[in-house]
Amino acid sequence: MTATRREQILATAADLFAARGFHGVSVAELGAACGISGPALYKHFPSKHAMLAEMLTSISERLLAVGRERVDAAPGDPASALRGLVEWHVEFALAHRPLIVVQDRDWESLPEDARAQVRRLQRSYVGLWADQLRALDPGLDKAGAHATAQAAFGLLNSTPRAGHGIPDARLRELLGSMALAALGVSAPGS
Amino acid sequence: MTATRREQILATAADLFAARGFHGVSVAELGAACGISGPALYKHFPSKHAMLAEMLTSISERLLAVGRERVDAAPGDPASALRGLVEWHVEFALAHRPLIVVQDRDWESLPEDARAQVRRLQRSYVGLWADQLRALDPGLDKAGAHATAQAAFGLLNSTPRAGHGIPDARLRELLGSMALAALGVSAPGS
DNA sequence: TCGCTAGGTTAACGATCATTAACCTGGGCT
DNA sequence: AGCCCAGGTTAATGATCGTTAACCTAGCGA
Repeated sequence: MTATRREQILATAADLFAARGFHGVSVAELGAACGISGPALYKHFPSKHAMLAEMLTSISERLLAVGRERVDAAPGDPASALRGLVEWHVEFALAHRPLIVVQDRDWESLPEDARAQVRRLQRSYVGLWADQLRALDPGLDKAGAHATAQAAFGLLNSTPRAGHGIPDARLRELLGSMALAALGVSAPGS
Repeated sequence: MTATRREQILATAADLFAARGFHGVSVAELGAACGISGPALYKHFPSKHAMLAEMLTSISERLLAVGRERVDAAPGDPASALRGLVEWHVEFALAHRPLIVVQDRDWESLPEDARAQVRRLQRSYVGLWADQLRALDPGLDKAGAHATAQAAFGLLNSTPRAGHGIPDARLRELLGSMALAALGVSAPGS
């Protein structure tokens, strides 16, 4: 509970946006869900769009930054790097389901500059995966590698909808091994 | 061609909803995109929500109906049935990208009764896949099979975001083989 | 020929929304 | 003590939205 008001607002907004969409949540009810009401939010953010922008750019930055760490920390072979990337992505998706939903549902509601920045970050993140895929299979062209990576994201990001009735540890294992199989990487521990 | 106006509206609405979200498209601009303007839409649909409802229930019905056909038409083994399901799903997703986007983005904007119907249809569709997965691997429990199927949908439904720079035939092949690998089904032609 | 209806039109209505304005207040700094 | 200001409040504003009302008109069946 040491979270600042600002962080509380972002977390609450993520939950509500994920549940009903950016346009489907009014600032009044977002404020109410935070224990304050309506226009008080403007003491912390310049606009409703700014909340969305901060939320999406920060997660895009984090996905990319830690993704790079994982690649660097892996042994030299691309298969190990991809195992690290899958592990990181599924871990993040499980821990931040609402953000995952908002990221690919309310993308278009971003103001133009934030949208450009998020797109750039996401493209870098896809490129991180694509580079490893092409190192693994030198015959793969760039477009194919990007599409392959995005398909893997689609699989891993199904987490929020699939969450019912399975403990997180099992879901992490299931999604991780499915993703690795889809990418043509042999399972870890071999 | 009286029936065509109605279909034109649905197709145009699918494109616009996919691009900017159900709440992000006004009836005025939807009408304008159809060559008529604003309230004329109410001569064809009782409300904006009714358009969304018809659009989503019809695709859910079609996915399920043809999915059942494919399972019945396949040889007895579950691997063949799953190959048929994957082929059908990827074919549909490629042919109707906007509908795929709207289906899992604007789900919550449905009126309550339509939402219940769509949820029922989707659960049946997931069940269709899950049954074959459990026939393939008898050790798999129901929840795991459902999660596996939904992860596969996530992969296959990445189509709309991945479409850039690759011809459809190649994307169909790529997504299909990734999905089969993720599901643990050996590739077709064996 | 006449009237009905399908399918348009524009204007108006009421809600709702994001945002701004104006005001209040309690606690820390000088 | 006195002040300031961060962080609230409620009320008002202007825009936009879905929907309804009222009206128009071409074509077709009796």
